Amino acid sequence: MVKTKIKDPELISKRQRQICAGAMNVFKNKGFHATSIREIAKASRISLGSLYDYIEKKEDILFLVHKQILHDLYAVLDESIKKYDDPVAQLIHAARELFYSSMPLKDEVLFIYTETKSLERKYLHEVLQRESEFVGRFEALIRDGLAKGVFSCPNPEIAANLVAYLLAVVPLRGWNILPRHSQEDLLEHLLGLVLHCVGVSPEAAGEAREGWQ
Amino acid sequence: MVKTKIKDPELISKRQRQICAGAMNVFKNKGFHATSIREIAKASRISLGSLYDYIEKKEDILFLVHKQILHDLYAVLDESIKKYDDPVAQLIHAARELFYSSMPLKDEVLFIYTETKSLERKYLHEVLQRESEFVGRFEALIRDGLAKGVFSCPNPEIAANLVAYLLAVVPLRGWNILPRHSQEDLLEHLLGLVLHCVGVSPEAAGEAREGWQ
Amino acid sequence: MVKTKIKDPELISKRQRQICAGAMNVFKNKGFHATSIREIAKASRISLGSLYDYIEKKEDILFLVHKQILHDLYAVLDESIKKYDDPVAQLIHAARELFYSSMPLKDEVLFIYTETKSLERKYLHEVLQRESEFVGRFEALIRDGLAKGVFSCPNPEIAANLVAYLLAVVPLRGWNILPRHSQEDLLEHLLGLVLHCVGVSPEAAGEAREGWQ
Amino acid sequence: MVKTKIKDPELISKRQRQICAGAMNVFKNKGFHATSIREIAKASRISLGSLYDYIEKKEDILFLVHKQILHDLYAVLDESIKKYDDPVAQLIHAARELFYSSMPLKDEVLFIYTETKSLERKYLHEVLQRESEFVGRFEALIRDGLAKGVFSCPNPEIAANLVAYLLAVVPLRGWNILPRHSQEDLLEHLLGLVLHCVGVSPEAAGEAREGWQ
DNA sequence: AATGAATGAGAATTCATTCAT
DNA sequence: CATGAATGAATTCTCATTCAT
Repeated sequence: MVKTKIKDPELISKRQRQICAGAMNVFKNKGFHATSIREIAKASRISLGSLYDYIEKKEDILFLVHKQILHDLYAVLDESIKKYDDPVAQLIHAARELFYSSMPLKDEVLFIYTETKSLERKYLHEVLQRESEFVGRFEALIRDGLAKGVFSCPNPEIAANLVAYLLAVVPLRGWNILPRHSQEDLLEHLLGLVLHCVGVSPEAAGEAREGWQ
Repeated sequence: MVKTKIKDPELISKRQRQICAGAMNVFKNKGFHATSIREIAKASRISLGSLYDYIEKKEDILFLVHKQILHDLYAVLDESIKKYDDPVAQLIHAARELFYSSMPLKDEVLFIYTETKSLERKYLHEVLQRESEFVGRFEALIRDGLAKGVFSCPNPEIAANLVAYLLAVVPLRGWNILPRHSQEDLLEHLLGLVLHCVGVSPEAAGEAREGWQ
Repeated sequence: MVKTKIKDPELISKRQRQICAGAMNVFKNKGFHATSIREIAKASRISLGSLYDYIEKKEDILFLVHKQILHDLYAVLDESIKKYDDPVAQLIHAARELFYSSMPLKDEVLFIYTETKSLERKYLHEVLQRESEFVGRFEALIRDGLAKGVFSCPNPEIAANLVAYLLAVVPLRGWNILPRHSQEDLLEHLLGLVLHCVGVSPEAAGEAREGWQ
Repeated sequence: MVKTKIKDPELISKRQRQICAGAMNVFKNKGFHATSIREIAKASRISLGSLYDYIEKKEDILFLVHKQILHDLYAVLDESIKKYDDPVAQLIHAARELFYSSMPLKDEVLFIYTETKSLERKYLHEVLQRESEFVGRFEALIRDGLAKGVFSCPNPEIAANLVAYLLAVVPLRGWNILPRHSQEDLLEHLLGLVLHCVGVSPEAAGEAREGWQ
């Protein structure tokens, strides 16, 4: 997807990961626009010339970073879903995992939300596609719960979007909540909303929680 | 707050509004960093030199825009709260108004969420203060409902934050929901969550809705 | 010489003195180029618009300042010459007066030396003429001493130039001498050189000094 | 001392000399402030971008030029002192050499005198140090002569300052002397003053002169 | 494949000067 | 006569990108 001057595919992906890691470190502090290519090269421990052997334009780096962050989030989500069979347990568990993952990934998630519009059309499409697939994971989970009769909600797609959105509250609004409230209190509130979203009966929810708490 | 070279205060606020309006128009498409001062001047129909008579640095414009958008959102919120006495009705009505207002203000709200971190310390404090006061409006409303016994929730401040956050879903995630679902369906879902947030009994909610639907 | 938009000649010279005084104050710290017209206007307590009623271009101010400083130096010189009849006493006295005057006028004299080349041709000529007349005062004094047989030097014009130059040592090199040596020691050295310049016999010099010390 | 983006130290000093030479050419006519960076780049035959690879700020160029000029003056001075053993001969010879060197270096020396105050604190200190060391060379020479009994003056440091100052008369006041008098006449006068400064007996001076004239 | 020097377009900002009131 | 708002050309400096080695 990103055009390079190098042939060896292994080298390409190794160096691109290197660039990603370096770039993310500087993006956190200064954002995409305010960071110069020189700084990215230095942070990646790659020379300016070599950097341009592995990308074409500065924007390519933004895309690589985006891809990497979404990849990490997917990993968290898939990992936690596959640990349970029961949709209610899956949902609660996944929500909890994502919530706690979004603490260290706070900057990255915020980055996704804030710098997506800087991507050019070519990449924007693919990134939004991926983000939408992320929501798709939740939608599948919800549909599964509906089929099994443990969820009840009229519109699984809207519900999935809202669940995914709710779980991003820490990166986006954490600054106004977490200084004065515990993570646990916030998570409790969020889980309540998430379960309400998919229409779990309180009893079912209680059971599922007991099972693993 | 923003240092100018002009003495006439009326002229200052007139021109700063003019600059705000122009800047917002170009920021929508390109964001703050990617927009040059020249473009802002052109969009504001002010000469480059005059522009700098009304601000000190480019960042001042970001602050002015922030202030303006928050001002508009406050106006919507206060207006709609004032129309009712019953907290349930107030909440439902305010949520609905904000939801529909955030359609045309979509870009502005997204801007607030995405470009806040570009503000320098001096302004950041004031802007976050204002945003936090916005949440404060909801908190006051919720506490009123609690006092009157129509709401029931353990943590009004978290609830207020989540309510405010939920109502920003259109600017932040609308692109993934609205192409395939109606505004009404989304609003319905949101209202459900909002009411759940503050612990309104379904009957009370039903009554309040009937009263004005 | 400086073109104005105002008719009343008294007002012109009053305002131009005002501008001079203000300008000199800011020039001392920042020099001519680094000082903006706005700063000059503020320092002169004249509005930007009015300022341009009394001058045509920024450079005019430089010329006015030059003229003023030279005027002050002339005053010191003429004043001290006319107090004595004996050329030796005149020379010693004038040198001493100029030396001590150049302490408070240090910045102004340095300014003359450093910013003369910023004057445009039209003014440069007049300014150099005046500076040269300043030297002329000394030349006349020396020629008078030669005629009276108390001085003896082959080239009065060179001598006059050197005398005038020597007396500017404080503004130009004071920073390297005065921190470690007294004014009196420096003056003593200078007077020795000045008298040598014009070929005063030590005895004559001694007599003249005794007369007024 | 001057921060660069380039690693190769040889290239750095080569290019900085190139910049110096170019800058001095344009500074001569217009001075430091009135010369734009673009003009300097053009005169140095370096692209604007590259120029900024070898300096950080415009002021760095001023410092480089200062350093270069002082370096050249040192070379002249040291060279000529080294040629003789006798302090009287050294002094006369050095003065003569500096006098004639300051003809082609006229603009440069004037530049030193007039633009030193434009240097920022960081550089100012170093430059004044160097200028003061220049005077120090003369001071050492004078102290040597005192030790050997051929000079007689109460304050060698003041004398050294005055000697150095006298030898700068061409750049600073040459415009008023040289159009009407020969270099030789002026030099003769100056040498008389210089020797008087350090208290050489006329006979000793005569001898030393005869030796090499 | 890697390096780092070179480039010039474009960014923010300043400022002398003009002009309407 | 006085005021201060308006203008845009010019300034310093940055940065993505290319290219020779």
